Amino acid sequence: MKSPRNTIAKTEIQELILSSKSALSHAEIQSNLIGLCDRVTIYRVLERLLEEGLIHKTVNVDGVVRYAGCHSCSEKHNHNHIHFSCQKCKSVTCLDEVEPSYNLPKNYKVCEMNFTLSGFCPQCL
Amino acid sequence: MKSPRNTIAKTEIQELILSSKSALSHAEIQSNLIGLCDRVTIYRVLERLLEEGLIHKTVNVDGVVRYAGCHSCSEKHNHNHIHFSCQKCKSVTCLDEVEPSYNLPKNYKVCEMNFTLSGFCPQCL
DNA sequence: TTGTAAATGCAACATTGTTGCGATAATAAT
DNA sequence: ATTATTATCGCAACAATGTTGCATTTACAA
Repeated sequence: MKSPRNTIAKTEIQELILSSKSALSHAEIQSNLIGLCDRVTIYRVLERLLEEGLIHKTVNVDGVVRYAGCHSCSEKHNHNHIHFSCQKCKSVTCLDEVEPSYNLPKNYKVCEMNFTLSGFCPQCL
Repeated sequence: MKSPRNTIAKTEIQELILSSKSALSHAEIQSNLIGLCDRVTIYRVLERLLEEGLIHKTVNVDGVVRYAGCHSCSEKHNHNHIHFSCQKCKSVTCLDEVEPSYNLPKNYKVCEMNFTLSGFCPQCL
């Protein structure tokens, strides 16, 4: 059994993501924490934070992976909410309260969902 | 005004995508059409096919971009359907008939959507 | 204080996607 | 059929993103 450790890199990255209003990409995290640690370490920390359920991951329409804090899932840990990607300000935000509904055909087992809408956010409309 | 041309590369790639039951990534297209054309050409052909509305694009949870033919959008050209990504057989399929519903907060303008569920497909369940 | 293994830095590599430019070839015009 | 136009292609070079191996560092438990 491996026990996770609290390191400076992990703490900083975690705080950055949790305090951010929008989801952050690896590149954005890196440029926000210059000198903190290696590029590779960021990838590894993100992996750990995901495993520990402290953050979640979302993929944009353009293929950019971003990470956001887990706010609305203190008890039940699910991320069945929509993400909105603004084409103008480029921000990706969690619409925590919006859960989509759909009727899947039989015999599909869903483990994970990734739902991103893109367009213009209220600030840019 | 530029007029598109029908080339061997375009025709082959188009046929491959349209005849495929699952969405294909750039890498998959490349390995299916070895010797047909350059890597870069595939990217450019895909770009053109997208512009012409002959195919559509979907991004998987892991960030892999795939392309699928436009089947159910002969008149109205929309792609508001769900994609299913199987974690076992790795196939990504269009669930053309499944359109999700959701209640977006005011002042959001949606231009595009990307909705991918991942889990196990009927064949792998 | 010490032992351990989790975490890091670094180098090297793999994959994916983009750009510029000269050469090729599809199509329209002659 | 021949020619002119220019869309498309191949190639090289580059950029961005992500992964792996390994020696070193360091958090934390004993």
